[in-house]
Amino acid sequence: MLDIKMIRQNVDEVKEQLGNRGVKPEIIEEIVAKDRKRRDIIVQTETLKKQRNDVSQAIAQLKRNKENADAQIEEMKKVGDAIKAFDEELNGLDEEVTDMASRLPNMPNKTIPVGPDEDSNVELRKVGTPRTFDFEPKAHWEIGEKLDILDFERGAKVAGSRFLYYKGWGARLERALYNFMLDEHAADGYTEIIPPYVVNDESMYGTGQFPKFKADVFQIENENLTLIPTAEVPLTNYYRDEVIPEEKLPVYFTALSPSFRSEAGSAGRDTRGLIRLHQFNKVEMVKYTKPEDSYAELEKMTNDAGRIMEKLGLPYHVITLSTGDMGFSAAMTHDLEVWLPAQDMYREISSCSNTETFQARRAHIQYRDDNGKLQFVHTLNGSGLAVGRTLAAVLENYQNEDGSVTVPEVLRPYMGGLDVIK
RNA sequence: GGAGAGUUGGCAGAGUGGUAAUGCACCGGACUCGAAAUCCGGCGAACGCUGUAAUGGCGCGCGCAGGUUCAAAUCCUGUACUCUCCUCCA
Repeated sequence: MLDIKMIRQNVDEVKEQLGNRGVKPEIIEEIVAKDRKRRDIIVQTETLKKQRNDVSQAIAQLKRNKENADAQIEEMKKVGDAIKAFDEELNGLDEEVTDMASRLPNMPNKTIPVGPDEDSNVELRKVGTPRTFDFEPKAHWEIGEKLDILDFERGAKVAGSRFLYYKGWGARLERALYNFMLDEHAADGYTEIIPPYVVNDESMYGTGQFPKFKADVFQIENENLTLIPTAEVPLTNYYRDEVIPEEKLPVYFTALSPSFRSEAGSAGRDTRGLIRLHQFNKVEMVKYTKPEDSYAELEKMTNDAGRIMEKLGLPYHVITLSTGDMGFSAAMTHDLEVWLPAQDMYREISSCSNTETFQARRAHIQYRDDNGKLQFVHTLNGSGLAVGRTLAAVLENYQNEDGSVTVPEVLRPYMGGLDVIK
């Protein structure tokens, strides 16, 4: 959520910056106009309320003296009606302004590339060299089905398309990966969390999924509960409506959770394999920081995600998303993309973002600065990593010509010492 | 799922129709060589509107949302959460 005061005072800058994210300037103008009207009404209604308070005191005094107050009471009936009318109009406007403002994306950091879509993203660095194959590398779903460790058909039968069964060494490999990731993050100072996998609407609002992106999630019918699309939601809402003691900052959380996404609007894209599912495991990292530290913490978090791939021996690159490609809540995002040999391209496996105060404002997460003043924290989130996509990358990058898959060195302790899945 | 109790400032805790006591904590001052104790004063929180050269003014505010009333912490309705008992259960 952007600060309405900030919008009011920087109309042109907001128009320009959000214009880079595809927001029409008329929307900003409408918000500002409604806000102007809203404040006019506040002045009027508060003047009347002051009058009501004063006269009510006088009425109380008269009654105590056993004097007649009928005239004043009659007068206040009219004032009360007027207040009610103003308040109703005010509530309507409040709702409109808040609703419109809550649908505005975050202001992008000024250093990130401006552009309409992913073509304007900028590569920061490449890490590792894609292996050269002396045979045609197979797609991970082929490898997985052949080894009988991934079963998409039965997933579709029992749940639907974009669901699957992991089986045998496939299930074990998934478990090895996320245990490895959690152990690494714990060593880097993240506190491990097992969060709720469903959350209420307030939480979805707090991190920015609601109200705009309800179509992207699964909700429990007749309940105020949504299956989490990412552990970012419960991890960031942990401190919702709280003041974090300053000495606790920065806070580092990590959690493994399933992520549930309806994938509305992605029909026909990535229909095979582990890339785009309705349910997938993800290890998430979340940080709460002081404003002055957040960008350094974003770099650290990005490196924490990258190091997982380095230890797994997976080639990847890091890109900075352009204004047009960034997620709703982010001020800056680094994506990490892993090399998938069968697709002959890098695919997103992690996304690390600094939302600055955008989520903190929505979720009311604050701390007290040195002057004792309440300030919004900065919140960051990043995948470390998407487990299913990591498993896909392991299968493809570590496949052998005979269809077997070599187990990356660092995972063998998690796989009972197994070195090849065949 | 059923029954009951509760929710007030950082904490404790009064207040059943007239606009939020009090204590602790906190801040300033006095006393003291200094501190403690004591005394005096202040502050109670966020948020919103407004505004001065500036201290400010006002609204709001008693879990949340409505309602009744000239006036609501107080009465009514709904709802969330916590605790206790019953029921159920891994």
